[in-house]
Amino acid sequence: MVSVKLPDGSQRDLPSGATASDLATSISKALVKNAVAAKVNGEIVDLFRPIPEAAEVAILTKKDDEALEVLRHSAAHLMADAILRIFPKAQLTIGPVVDDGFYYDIYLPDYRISPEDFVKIEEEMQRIAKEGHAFVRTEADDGLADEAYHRYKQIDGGNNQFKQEIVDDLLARGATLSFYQHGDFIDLCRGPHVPSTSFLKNVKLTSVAGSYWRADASREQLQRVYGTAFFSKQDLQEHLRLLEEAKKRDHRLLGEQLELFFFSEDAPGFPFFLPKGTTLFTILSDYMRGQLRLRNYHEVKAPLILSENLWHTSGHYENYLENMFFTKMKLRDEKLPDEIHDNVEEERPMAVKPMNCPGHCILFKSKLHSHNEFPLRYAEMGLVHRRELSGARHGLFRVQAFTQDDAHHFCTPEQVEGEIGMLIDFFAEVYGAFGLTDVRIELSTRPEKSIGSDDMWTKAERALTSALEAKKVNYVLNKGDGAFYGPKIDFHIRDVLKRSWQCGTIQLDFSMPERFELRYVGPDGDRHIPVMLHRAAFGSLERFLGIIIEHTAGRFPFWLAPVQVQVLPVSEKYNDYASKVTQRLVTAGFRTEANLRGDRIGYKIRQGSLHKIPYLLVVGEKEAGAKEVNVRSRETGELGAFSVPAFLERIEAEKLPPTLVTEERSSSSSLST
RNA sequence: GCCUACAUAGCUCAGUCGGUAGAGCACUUCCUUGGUAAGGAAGAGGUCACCAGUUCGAGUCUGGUUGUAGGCUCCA
Repeated sequence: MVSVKLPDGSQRDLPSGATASDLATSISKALVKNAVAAKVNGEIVDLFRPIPEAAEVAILTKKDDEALEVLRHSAAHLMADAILRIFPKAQLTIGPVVDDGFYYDIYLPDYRISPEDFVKIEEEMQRIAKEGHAFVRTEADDGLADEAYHRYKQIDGGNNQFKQEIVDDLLARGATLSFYQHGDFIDLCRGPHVPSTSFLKNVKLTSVAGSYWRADASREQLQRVYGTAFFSKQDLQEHLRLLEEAKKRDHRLLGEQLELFFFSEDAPGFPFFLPKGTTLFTILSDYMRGQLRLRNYHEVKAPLILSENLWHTSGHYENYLENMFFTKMKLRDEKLPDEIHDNVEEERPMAVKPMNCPGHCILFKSKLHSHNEFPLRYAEMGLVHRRELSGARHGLFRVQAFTQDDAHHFCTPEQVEGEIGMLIDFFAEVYGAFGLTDVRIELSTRPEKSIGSDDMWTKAERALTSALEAKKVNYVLNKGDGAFYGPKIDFHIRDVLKRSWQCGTIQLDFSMPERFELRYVGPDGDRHIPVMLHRAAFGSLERFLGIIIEHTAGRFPFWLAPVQVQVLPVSEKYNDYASKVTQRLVTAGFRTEANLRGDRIGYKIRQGSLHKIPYLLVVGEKEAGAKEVNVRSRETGELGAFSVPAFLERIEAEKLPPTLVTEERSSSSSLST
């Protein structure tokens, strides 16, 4: 007999050798139908594996996220099977599950798989799925001599060096080889899998891209075929719909349509901001400046270009060299004026700043500070330049010049925890103002490439941890992912494309104050080294703008919209009245423009709608006579006639970001759930 | 940086077999003076990304460069 404990706490006895499938049968028919895999003592296994004595068992059904991963892993096997049938020369490498699906890396040097091949592969997959083969697990108990291993070796030609490498690694580690077979296909795999290929009817191949064996550019080039799978057709269709929606929301596309920004071949990775994009940018920085004023920050401005020497002091030269822009001169030859000498080193070589901290250190050093001034918070909308690999650039998300809402806190070691607590609330309010609620906090510790003593790192990591614990926020630990000068807390925001972007960051730094020999006078009258805290909420204003564009699909909330109101005269006869109304709204502080062109009203409304302007005001004979405006809202359509003061009152209520309107927001932080 | 693909009017794209370039939108002008998502007409707009090569002839074929996209890597 095996006695199992179920998730609800109840016990159940089963004959020895019983499987999770037997368990499901003993519970209910519905469970049998929906069972996908089982979780035995926290480990996910196949339904048909025997349950050990006294185990805690949970049956995973189609509703569990973990079951979805099992399904997708099985789908990867199915796809590999189909690809081998169509391309017998293909060699399989690895096929893991990723965030929204799975991929399989295929070695097929003589043919390039393209999306046109997807239909064929999908049809083959459908066929295998319909055949309903069971997934059968075999273990090779006697290693390479095992029969299962030989069957497996033959599956893609018998000469698969990639699989051989994996097998060798596994055997070297003393692991047991396990294989999963469905129909004639067999693959090396830890499992688990769904019971049968009949679960795999809702699959879709999504893309194909290049990759390398073991992610090593000097190794073989592989073809990575991506796909996704769901239990139900509806889920698959919803996922595909979201992908389409995400494409439509692409900030690069919307940036062009809404006339916000663009890129030019002459400045790769450096955005050009059009007037409307600049307005948005200014609103972001004004909003942040308001927040900084409330929290006793002092705004400063440090130079863009500083001596190379300074970057040696800060440690950036050693650790960040590849990402920095350096200045070089061009000089005319003294004797031959047509001859120009390139890349002439200056006597004091200069570098463009990739970070603001050294500048702030120099600002700090401009006078002697007392502990009574602490915590001293220097803020800067700092424009930094960083070289990026050409293939890494991506719209506003990855640029080579960007503006950080940067700040540095100088404080005593005792003040660190309080500062971090303040920042956690601060950042929660900022993200909340933009309706960004999917925020993940990560604590990153000492990386391999780092400066500073062991003692310093231990102290710094402890300070961050205790601040997080004190605030009672959930966080993920990221070992070895800190900045080279100190550990950090990162704030990751998930966008509609389900990509996670690091926005906010809080970095503790005991090292830079030492390198720059920063000092303050303590209560004892002696000089001490301050603690320095680097922090940014948006991170990069450019990237944050990109996130906001995708998050809102370009339908910016009223307080952010570059044009808040557009006044549309029905015909040119009412242009004067439209101009007067516009002027009145502009004077009241609203971003308002009039469309005085000779187009018909329907056309003007279409134009205003396409630009996603929150309010369109139609004015004609009626309105001019009654001193009214006819309001059309982007969200709710036609609202009818308003007197100008009544409309002003309405928009006055929408003028501020949500956090500043509802007081209770700041106390109930969305991060502490 | 690596792999693959792409680059034609301001934008989105067509351009067959190698024979000096086309549409829609946008723009300009004119007509229309209008009531909640496209009124009509005319006009202007091109070093076919750039540099070489093949050819009598290149948007089209070949090579290189740059940029862009997707992915890898990097960064964080």
